[in-house]
Amino acid sequence: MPKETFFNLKEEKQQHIKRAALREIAAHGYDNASVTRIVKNAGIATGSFYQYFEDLDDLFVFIGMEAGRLKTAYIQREIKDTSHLDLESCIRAMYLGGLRFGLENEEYYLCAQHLLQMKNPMLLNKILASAEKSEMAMWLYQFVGRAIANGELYEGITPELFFKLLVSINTAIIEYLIALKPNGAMDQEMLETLCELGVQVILHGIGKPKP
Amino acid sequence: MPKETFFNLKEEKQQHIKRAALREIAAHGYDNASVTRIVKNAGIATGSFYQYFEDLDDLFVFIGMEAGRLKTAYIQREIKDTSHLDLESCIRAMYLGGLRFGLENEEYYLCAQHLLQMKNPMLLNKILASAEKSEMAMWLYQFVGRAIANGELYEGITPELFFKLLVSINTAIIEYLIALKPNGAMDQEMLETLCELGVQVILHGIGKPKP
Amino acid sequence: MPKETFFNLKEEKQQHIKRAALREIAAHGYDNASVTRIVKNAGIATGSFYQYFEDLDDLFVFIGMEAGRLKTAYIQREIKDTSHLDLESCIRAMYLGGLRFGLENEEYYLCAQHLLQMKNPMLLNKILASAEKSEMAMWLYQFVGRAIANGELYEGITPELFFKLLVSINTAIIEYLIALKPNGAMDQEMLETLCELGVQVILHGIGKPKP
Amino acid sequence: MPKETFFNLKEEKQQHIKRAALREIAAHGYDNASVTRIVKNAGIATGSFYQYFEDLDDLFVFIGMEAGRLKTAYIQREIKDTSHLDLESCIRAMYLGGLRFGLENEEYYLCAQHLLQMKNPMLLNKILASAEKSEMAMWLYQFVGRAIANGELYEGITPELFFKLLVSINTAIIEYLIALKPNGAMDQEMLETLCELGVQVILHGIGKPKP
DNA sequence: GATGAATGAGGATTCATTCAT
DNA sequence: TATGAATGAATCCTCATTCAT
Repeated sequence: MPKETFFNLKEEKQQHIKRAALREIAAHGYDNASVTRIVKNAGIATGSFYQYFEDLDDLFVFIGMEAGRLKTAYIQREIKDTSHLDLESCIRAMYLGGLRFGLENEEYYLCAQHLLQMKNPMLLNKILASAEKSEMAMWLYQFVGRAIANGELYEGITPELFFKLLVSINTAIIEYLIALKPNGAMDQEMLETLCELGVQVILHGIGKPKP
Repeated sequence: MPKETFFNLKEEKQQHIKRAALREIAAHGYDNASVTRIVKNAGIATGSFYQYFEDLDDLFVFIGMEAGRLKTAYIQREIKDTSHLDLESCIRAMYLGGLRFGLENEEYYLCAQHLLQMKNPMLLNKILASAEKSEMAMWLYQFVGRAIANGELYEGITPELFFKLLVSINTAIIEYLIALKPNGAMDQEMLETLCELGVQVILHGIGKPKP
Repeated sequence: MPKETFFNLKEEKQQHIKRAALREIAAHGYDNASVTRIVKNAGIATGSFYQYFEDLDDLFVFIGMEAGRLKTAYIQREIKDTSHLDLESCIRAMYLGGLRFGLENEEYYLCAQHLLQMKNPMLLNKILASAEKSEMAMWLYQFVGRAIANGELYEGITPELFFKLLVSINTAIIEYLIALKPNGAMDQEMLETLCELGVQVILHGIGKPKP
Repeated sequence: MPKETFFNLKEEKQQHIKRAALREIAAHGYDNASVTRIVKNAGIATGSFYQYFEDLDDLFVFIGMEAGRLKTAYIQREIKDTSHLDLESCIRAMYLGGLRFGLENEEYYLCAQHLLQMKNPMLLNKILASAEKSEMAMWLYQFVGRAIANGELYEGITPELFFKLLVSINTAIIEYLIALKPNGAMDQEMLETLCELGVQVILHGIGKPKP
């Protein structure tokens, strides 16, 4: 986690640095992000970087946390309490939130993607250990666990597999969209259509058809 | 593509170099593969590498091609001519082939995965431009195109989206499996079960239920 | 020498800073002492350091002076006026004082050692130029000069060589002791035994045996 | 130890690099030696340094070995087999050899001194582990052990203490000499006189006077 | 007086690529 | 054809010092 010195900076400067880091990771991935480029783009001295952050990994953890926090917030904007909702509504909420997050925060989204593909297990654990990230995971595991207990999913679908499928289908759809309209805004209608598509894919594939 | 000099080498030496490259890419990804390590593991001189290949990218394209060729071969072992088969059988064949390929050639499989996650668009295009790769894509686009024309898929499912979904679901399931049994062999029964799972997920999600 | 601002500080704070500097030099030597670590351990701001001291060298000179002053005090506790004592008694007093100083002030002692081994001649001169240090040297040169004049030493032994031999033998014995009992306290008896050893080595080696 | 690549270089170039390293360590000590300065003075590229040596420590070990080998050679030029010689002759041989080495190889000598004062225990062990160094130590321990067994030394003098005293007295005398004649050559007569001085100091201090 | 953010040159080390042999 | 030494820009990170608050 960043040092005190970072949080003592003016909000504006913090954002500046965060954006530079974000762009760097989005563009080059965690393994290839360069301190030199970050400081150059942020317009700060190399030494300053290391007065704000312990090292590159420290920055990564921070960005990861922010990404997790943001995405969770987007999802919880759609739905807070899962206890009274059926599986389909929960999934739809996750998709809608996830899509919105991905479309409105392309750079954060890309960072999250890099995270999901990270091969360095030491760093991965560092980043995933951040609280907010786990919070979302916990939220998800909760309602999926209930669905499994209720027999709403096929045999063989575990929470882990569900999570992996969800993430990958989500990724596929978002990347498809971004490729489709690289700069274009997406209207509410299209967003919802695609959300339904995601729900459709994930749900009708793994949910037992009601008799 | 490798220079003539490479193909003039004894088959055995070619294989040796190819395997070293493969292991390197599998372990470190395209972005972090190191010529130094490759030549060391292949037991050749640094200079020789540049007499066989234009540069690192050249090797990557070559490896990508090989991966594509191999995977296609695995799939075509299951099914050659798609023209007389229904959608489900085609997809099942692809899954079975893909899974077999992934399980029997972990290193090639990992290279293919790195490819699918590559962020460097220049390099990505170089690799994907290789002919064999496209061959498989062509094969796939063919039968999906027919399925769409026949109205067997939901509206909105394009061949591109289908391909993306297929790949990502496939990836999710294979990674889930590998995590589950890191070193363990997979028996035929389990393989088929998981193949059915893949078909189930992809098909019953996107295929219109027949009335 | 420290600026006025340093001496205006409360005695307690001065001591705090001095101790932090001492520990740092003892642990890392003059060449590798770090302002950053010193201010951190002293609990003061970086900027404050430069309000107290001109620069790092300034602190070094100050510490060197303190070490010299302290060691001289220890020696003079054993003996003040050399004019009426024979050579052996003078040397014994120096040894006893030196050993006591080394054992009771390990950190100061280590600083002094670093000084004796310093390779940077510019800094060395700065530190040695400090008055107190010279005071002890003067005290020593006085009685050695007399011993030489009295023909109590072998031909060829100059005050400079005497000083060098004394310091190095002293160092050798103290380091031997510290290695022997890293944390253990040394009792009075052992101290005196070792003092005699030092006197023995230096004296019976260089003092002409009386006829 | 240096890589093969280093030993494959022309003898002349090896010497060039060795001398640059030597000068660097002599001037700045092990802790502050700089790869950048070394390669600049040696006239080689930074990358080349790392093709010759694993890292800086690797170079240090190498230099340490060379210094040990050289010094041992100088000493053994005076005397090879200690078994038939008395203590005084052994010590005189060591002094004469040590002095010659120190005077004829000032830079190697300074490196050896830095070694004796090194504070970093990890690196120290690395360097001392080199065979030649231990060879000399073994040689020395052998005849000192015999002298102790024969009761030729005062009670309380252990081989370790003897070694420390020898080294420090030697150092004191050599440094005194070098300071005296910074660039001047030393004639055979003076050399022998000073050798006698060293023997005198070490021997008549710690050797029991014959009754 | 006190603070601590800002600086940037300098530290060691890596690595793809070239080129003389 | 094969070699492997040479290169130097790029990597991350440290640190004494300054200066605005």
